[in-house]
Amino acid sequence: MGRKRSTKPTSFDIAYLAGVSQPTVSRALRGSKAVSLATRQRIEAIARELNYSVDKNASSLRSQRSNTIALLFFEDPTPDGANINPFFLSMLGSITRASANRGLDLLISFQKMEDDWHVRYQDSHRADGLILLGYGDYTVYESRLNQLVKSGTDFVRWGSVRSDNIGATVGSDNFGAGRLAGEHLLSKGRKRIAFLGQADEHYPEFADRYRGLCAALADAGQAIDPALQRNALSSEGDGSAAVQALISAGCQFDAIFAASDLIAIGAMRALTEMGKRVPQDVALIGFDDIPAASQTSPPLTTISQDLKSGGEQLVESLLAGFEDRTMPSSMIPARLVVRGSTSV
Amino acid sequence: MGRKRSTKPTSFDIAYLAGVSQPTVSRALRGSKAVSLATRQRIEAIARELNYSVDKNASSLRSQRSNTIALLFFEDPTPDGANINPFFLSMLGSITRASANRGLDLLISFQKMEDDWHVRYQDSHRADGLILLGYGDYTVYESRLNQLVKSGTDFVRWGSVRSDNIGATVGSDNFGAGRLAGEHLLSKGRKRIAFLGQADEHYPEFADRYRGLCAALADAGQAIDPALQRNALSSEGDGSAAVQALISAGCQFDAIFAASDLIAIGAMRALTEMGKRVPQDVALIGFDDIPAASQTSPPLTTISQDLKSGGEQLVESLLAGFEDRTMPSSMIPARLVVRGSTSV
DNA sequence: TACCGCGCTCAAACCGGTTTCAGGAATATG
DNA sequence: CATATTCCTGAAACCGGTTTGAGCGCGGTA
Repeated sequence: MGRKRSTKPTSFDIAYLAGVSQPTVSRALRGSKAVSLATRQRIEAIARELNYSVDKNASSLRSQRSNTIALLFFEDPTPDGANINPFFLSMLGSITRASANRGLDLLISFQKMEDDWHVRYQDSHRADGLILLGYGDYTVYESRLNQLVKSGTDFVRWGSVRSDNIGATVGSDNFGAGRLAGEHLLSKGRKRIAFLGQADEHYPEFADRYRGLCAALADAGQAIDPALQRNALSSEGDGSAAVQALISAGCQFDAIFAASDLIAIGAMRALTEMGKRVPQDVALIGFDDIPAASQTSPPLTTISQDLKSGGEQLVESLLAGFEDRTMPSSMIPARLVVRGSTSV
Repeated sequence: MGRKRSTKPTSFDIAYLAGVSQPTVSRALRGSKAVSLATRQRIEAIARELNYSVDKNASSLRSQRSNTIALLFFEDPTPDGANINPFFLSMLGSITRASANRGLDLLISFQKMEDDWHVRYQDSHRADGLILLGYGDYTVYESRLNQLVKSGTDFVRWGSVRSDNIGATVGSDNFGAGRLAGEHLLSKGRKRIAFLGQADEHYPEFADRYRGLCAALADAGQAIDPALQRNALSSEGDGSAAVQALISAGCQFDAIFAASDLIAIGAMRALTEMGKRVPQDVALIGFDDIPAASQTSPPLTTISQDLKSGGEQLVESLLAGFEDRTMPSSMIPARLVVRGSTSV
């Protein structure tokens, strides 16, 4: 019975059949213009006939390009779970498509902080470049990012776009989005707006959103009450805990801007449990527009990030790096999605 | 200025520094027992010093093993979107972890039916094996699956586990799960249970679920009314359309078993719009336990698939293939998650 | 006719590891 | 002490492409 290793045809086989040398086959199949049309077509026909396909390893080894990018997720230390932040997953879909359109393969991997990811992919020539994806605290990785730069590794990350970032960054206009959220709540007549999410610089995206909110308040001549900012990282548990803390501290508030939908959903649950009506007593707005956001009751008003362009920009930026152009950073506008949780 | 190609150290560099031959370095770093402990430790130290990492391409080329698996998604032709079926995404998370635990890299790719995916990965030695993931209709791919078998490609798919499947399959016990759903509804005193989902053999998983439901009804001596089975593929739109069709056809029913949560969510929306109360008038049960399922109101009773073991089994099966053992298929039990949509 | 340039092809070197095979040293066996 | 084993290491071949440098045939120019 056919042993499973039926030797696959090589470019030498094709060369023999076509009566040319092997390098000519290689050139022809890559569409090099150094091969005459007639020769190329003959070679292509034979290759198709034999079901030939180029050996990726040999090709990458010699050319030193793998046409592959590695997507590294940095997670919040989720318990055990098969549960990934749905926002990242949408991003994944968009990146997948963008790289497929560019003929790039995509390696994906979840990282723990301790890993030697900065070595694993580029140094070993698994991938030509890296996309880094994760909420927040890149300062932890700063030394490794610097190492990447030093070793000449192309990488982009998703996050808060700042001029002093190490390497290229693509991200939403979090500040603008925060302002958008603030203005929307103000337009609904809300005055005391709580913010649920880390506001310190370890979570730059959240901090940007908060600063945007503050800017909107300031523009409207409203006071900013620091007591209304409460930490929450990303889970629903964080969201409801923050709301409970606010209420039991006796804070007065008529609106909440949550830094993520998961936080918002947790907050909504806590509000309901504590007898507050949404949106009558407290208007609520989230961030990310995950699928679950339209399923809450009332449906959640939120900010939608343009992940499609996000993914495309990330890949574009890497491609620029591959071609030795400078890798662009870019900031992508976000959009307000109004639903029931802010308007009756 | 440091040109970005600062030549990376090779195993020859290490060999020179350690005063041994290059193959010895290669063996030492792979932990071959043919190298003495002392020599190995010396080599490892130098390698660490130089930040050396083996070139994946060279290694894969010679050894003919990439230690990489490719995960291929076959999507329902979703419109344009960055939106991926959340169920697949959970599966992705689980597969990612399982392969990382086994030291395997993971390539991912979304496929359209027309693509030559059956050639792209294995033939080119990008990956040692394939995981195929997608609802349903593998019959379309039958010829390609046969080609995979013929070419000796290792692959597993997620889906309906049947003895006559081409290649190994891992999947939930859909029949058992359907019966579970049926029994649960019957225990709540429901008699006329509608099924929303394709029940034909082009969607074997859905068909299994339906047959499970029918078995539960039969066991309880209940009649099966074929008019209560309505097609729905996977989107919310399908779900609400199916409910509208049922109602406008004048069908009487007091429960719905939807073949996926997305369908169930659509159904719930339609029911509410048409003035039916869930669960008082119609009990509703879904399938998959996607995150949104706990956010509906009332929260959705559903069947939870054990994706964690699912991912592990898929990877295990591939590994068996790599080692020339026969690749096991396996059927994984599913679990009923009772929430508000079936009990008051 | 002599010389140059251009288009196409080939032989040889190369990418950086892994695998095979052979041999020397050290230890075991008779 | 001679021979068989075992342990460790190195030289050379190898994986299957890509890249370099040279050569040949041919039309154009002087």
